[in-house]
Amino acid sequence: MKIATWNVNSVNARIEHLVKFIKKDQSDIYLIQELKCINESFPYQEIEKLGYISYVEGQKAWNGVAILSKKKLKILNRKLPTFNEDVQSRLLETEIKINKIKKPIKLFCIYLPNGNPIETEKFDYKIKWMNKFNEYILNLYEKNNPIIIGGDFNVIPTDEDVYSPENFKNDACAHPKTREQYRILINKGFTDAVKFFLDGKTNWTFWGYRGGGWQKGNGLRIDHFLTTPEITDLIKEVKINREPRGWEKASDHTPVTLEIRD
DNA sequence: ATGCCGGGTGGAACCCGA
Repeated sequence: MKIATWNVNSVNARIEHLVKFIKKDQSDIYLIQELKCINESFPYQEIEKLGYISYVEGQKAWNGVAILSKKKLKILNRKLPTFNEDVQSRLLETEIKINKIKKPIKLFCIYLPNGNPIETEKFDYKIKWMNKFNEYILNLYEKNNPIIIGGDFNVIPTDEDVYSPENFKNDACAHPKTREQYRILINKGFTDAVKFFLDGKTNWTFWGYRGGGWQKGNGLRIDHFLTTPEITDLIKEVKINREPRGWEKASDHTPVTLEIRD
């Protein structure tokens, strides 16, 4: 069972890249963020041609998430049940079955708020979102559900996860309050799969457009997979697929894949 | 080189992202 996460920065601007990557990569499930389109404008046909069903939670102009799957899924939530009044499209929850685990695995696709600049309502919204997310996830965790969370977390977990900690000292993604919220799940027993399964200190998943981030190798590690212990024990491979970031008119994020023994 | 790019929107001296 292979699952991929990718912030495509507009699914319609990036549809050719998405198709090209899926054709080669052939994950069972794709968690896609930053669609930047309403449900009606999603490129369903192109995805269907590849043999995938699209589950879409879009929004005009910004945000938006989707899950693409070879097999039929049931979407359990399109908003955080603990934060129903949220008007932004940032979450999809489904569940999948594998032979090695009896209980269905709760699978989340998330696009966590960016939160910049700090000391504004945008940052407050980010922390609130993380707080409500943790509340919901920990409730599922305490009921012994296996869980996989994939997506663009907009969290730089530690100073090792950014090319220049100094430049990001006042960034919402590296703020102590953001890291504190992220650590709540880690401390409860979730594994940061990329961190744990990949060696080295430059496992970037994002390179900004500004200032030639990609060309200079100035990246961030902000796209993550968090897994509960029974899932972590089944992880076969975690991979950052850098190639798509080098394609012409690329997304600023590149796909990350998680393969588990099923 | 976070006023620097590159999406969307609407027709911007705009918005957003990270």
